[in-house]
Amino acid sequence: MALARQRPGMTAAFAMDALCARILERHRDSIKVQKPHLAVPNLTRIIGATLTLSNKHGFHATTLRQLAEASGLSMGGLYTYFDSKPTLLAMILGEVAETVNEVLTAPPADVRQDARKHLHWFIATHVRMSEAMQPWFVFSFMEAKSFPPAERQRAIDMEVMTERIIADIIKQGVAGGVFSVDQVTLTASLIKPLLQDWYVKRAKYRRRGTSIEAYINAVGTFVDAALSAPSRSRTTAGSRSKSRPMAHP
Amino acid sequence: MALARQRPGMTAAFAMDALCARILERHRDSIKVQKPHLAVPNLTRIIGATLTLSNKHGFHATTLRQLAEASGLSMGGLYTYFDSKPTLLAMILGEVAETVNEVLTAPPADVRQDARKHLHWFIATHVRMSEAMQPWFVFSFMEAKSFPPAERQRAIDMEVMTERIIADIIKQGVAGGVFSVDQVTLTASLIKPLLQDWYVKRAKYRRRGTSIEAYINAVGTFVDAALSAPSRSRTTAGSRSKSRPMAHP
DNA sequence: AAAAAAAGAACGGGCGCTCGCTCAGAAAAT
DNA sequence: ATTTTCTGAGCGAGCGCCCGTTCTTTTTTT
Repeated sequence: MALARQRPGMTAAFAMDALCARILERHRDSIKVQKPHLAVPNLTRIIGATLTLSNKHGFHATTLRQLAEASGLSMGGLYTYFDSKPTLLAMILGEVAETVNEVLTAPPADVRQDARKHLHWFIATHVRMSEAMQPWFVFSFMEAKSFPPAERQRAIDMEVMTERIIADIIKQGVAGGVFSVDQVTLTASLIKPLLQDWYVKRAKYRRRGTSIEAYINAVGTFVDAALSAPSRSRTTAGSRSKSRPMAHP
Repeated sequence: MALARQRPGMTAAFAMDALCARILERHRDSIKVQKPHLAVPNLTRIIGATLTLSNKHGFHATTLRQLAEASGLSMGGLYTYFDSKPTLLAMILGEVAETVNEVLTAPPADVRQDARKHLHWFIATHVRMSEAMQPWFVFSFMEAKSFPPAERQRAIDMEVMTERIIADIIKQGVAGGVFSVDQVTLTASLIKPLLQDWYVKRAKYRRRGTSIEAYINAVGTFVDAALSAPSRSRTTAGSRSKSRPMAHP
């Protein structure tokens, strides 16, 4: 709520109601309730309960009875909002995929020219979006393996897309002489988990009092240093990799 | 199999049989089968099937009937090896925790003195261990949220432990003037996900043909660069973080 | 009054788990 | 050496429960 006031444009767009209104739109045919003034609040409570319960016990382990209780609807009532449990899953995943796609592929004009600025924008935007939509991101990440094939493929495509964006920015920076990287794709795939850690291990960072600004800053510094480095200092790689077998003591 | 020949000391210790023999030892009281020559192969098939099925559909979604079929035992036979489904979970988690603990806290003597070498050893060892025990690591990571409280706490402790080891190495390097880092704990927590990515997204790296040596090398280079950097070049942090709200186009 | 929305009992099926049982092979008795 | 007894390992139908889903009925809205 406090955050909503600080960053109205961003947080309003990622608010539960807004996201659920979009879901309602996209699933107008399978949702039986027509009036938005009834459907939006109910759908919001249903999705909210789904995210909360699933992120605690897993989607599969979350039962429709728990969902009914937590959302304040009956079993039958639930089924006026989706026609099966997998559909409920698809609603959530689809909304995340669409939102991520819209946000990350639209960098502001002034940022596009400068690779370093673009990368920092990407880092900050990803972390902030995942903060505002944390339960959605955790849900998508953790439930990915149990998706039906179509959703599964979409999840993979999303991962590939974000990585390609990062790789393209790095390439641009290398071309412009700002960055010095020899394995662009591999480097890009190492940056991704730094962004994901913020929402996957959100509880840890909260416990430690790490602010989102501090995190964005740390990732930015870390990545900057790694990309700009001379990177010619480690020729001992081969010998290191052979140096020692691991064994139980 | 090919790998087993290349690194016998390491891979033998992480082989299914060896790990399951240790489980048998640790759960001698709750496992009803006494003869190891019967128990070890059976337990190995049970655990193997559990890892395979759970990593595909989730532990909760894996039924004992599937497990019986996949392991070649009957429903009743299964229950001579564990007294409940949660116990089966605990067996696997306990073994991972114990092994990780033993391996990572025992760096070779020649590595302890040199922070950079120690860090590289840690990276290589972690990645290689998670490669040899990939299904175990994936299981522990993905099922963590549905652990019973005791196991849950152990998982958190494990995460904290690895991070503290990394942080200690960094501190040592900073003290020795090898590294230059101002937020040691936060930096350490950024290195952890780089190690985890290898097993969490193993399929992606396999698809791309990224070798384990290439990955270890890339992480080593990346981390080295980030830790050794002058790190005083980014004073625009504050302005960047305020620069732009995100919104749907 | 008609239509839309919500309720909740009911259903078939699959879940984790149990328990009476079989039977090979070791131990004891002959 | 042969027979008998015993025991631990494994089997699988069956139990009670709760799952996702449906359907008739009631309530609310228009």
